[in-house]
Amino acid sequence: MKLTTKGRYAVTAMLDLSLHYGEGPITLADIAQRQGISLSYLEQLFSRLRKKSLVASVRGPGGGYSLGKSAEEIFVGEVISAVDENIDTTRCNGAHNCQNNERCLTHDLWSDLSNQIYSYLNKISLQDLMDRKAVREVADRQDHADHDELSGLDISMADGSNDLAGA
Amino acid sequence: MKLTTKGRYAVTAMLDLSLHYGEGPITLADIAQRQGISLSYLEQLFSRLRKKSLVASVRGPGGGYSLGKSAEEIFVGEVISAVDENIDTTRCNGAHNCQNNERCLTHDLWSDLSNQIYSYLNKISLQDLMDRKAVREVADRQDHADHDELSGLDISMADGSNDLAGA
DNA sequence: ACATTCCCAAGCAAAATAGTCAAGAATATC
DNA sequence: GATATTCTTGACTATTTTGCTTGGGAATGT
Ligand code: FES
Ligand code: FES
Repeated sequence: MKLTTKGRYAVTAMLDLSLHYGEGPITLADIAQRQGISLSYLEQLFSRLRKKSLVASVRGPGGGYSLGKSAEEIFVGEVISAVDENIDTTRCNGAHNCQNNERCLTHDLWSDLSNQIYSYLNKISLQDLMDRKAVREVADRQDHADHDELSGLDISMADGSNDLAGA
Repeated sequence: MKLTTKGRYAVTAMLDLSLHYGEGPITLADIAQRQGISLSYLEQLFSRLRKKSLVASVRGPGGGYSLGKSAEEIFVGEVISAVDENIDTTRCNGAHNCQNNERCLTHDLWSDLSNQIYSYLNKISLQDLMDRKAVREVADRQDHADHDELSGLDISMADGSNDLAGA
């Protein structure tokens, strides 16, 4: 499989979008700040999400993104597929030709595994995630961390992504 | 997750070992040839498999590898873990600290997914795989392809891994 | 002795990943 | 209509990971 930050960020951002639904269009800058994701990177991801109609966009001041359909209708698997190409774990990508143009010994195993993962992720909607208590708790923390987010923890990170004071 | 050729090769090689059980120790050169895997690369993988006691080795002429326990007792998940570190799909590797030392919005989702994958792969033993008809078919093909393996297909690959004539 | 096999560590080219940077187009507000 | 805001796009890049190779060695059977 291929589950990288690209896919994780996409789901996280989509969930953030769901959680702030009803507040009008949400800017990528907001999401970037709340979720700690690079703005430019998010732009790339949302470009793909928009192509699959998972989000809708409004340009100009007051603009931003909103969900392309309701949170009940968007499934985690869709989001990952939209940005990450495939969730397939086979080496041949389903073509069963990875050893001298023929099927290798373990093709079916990976194929079955892929189906397993795929069906699992496609049962979980953004709404399902929002309904989880742990998710709401994290979302609350993020919403109330407007300013002094860094106070009280050992600041051992050296990246400049914490430009929160300026917001 | 991290499912790369490393993990796939390891499972493939272990399955090859199972299938040729009873023929005495199997050399890595044999496995490399049958499964189309680089010998040196296999050595690295088997070094790790041996550390986890999944295989046992005999040195010298006539030596080779055999299974460390019976095929019913070795599960796919074990093999992958042995060579691939972790099957975990969380970004934080279980530490739930991937956003400013705190849990991110989607930690539980990836954590649940990891458990799902893990339990699936740990239900499947090498014996289970051997019992599959498709696996036996591929194994038969591989066993009878001693020499002229390349005849009859469009030779569009440019790697030199097909040194079968010399064996 | 010597060929065979496992064992081990280091090094490395190519690919993938996780971004940055720069320019531009639409739109709301003044 | 100037300006600020926000999305939109494409190219470029540093870093990491992957999938090996190379080169030595150590056991062990004949
Ligand atoms: S994974 Fe499909 S043929 Fe090997
Ligand atoms: S994946 Fe564990 S905290 Fe984000």
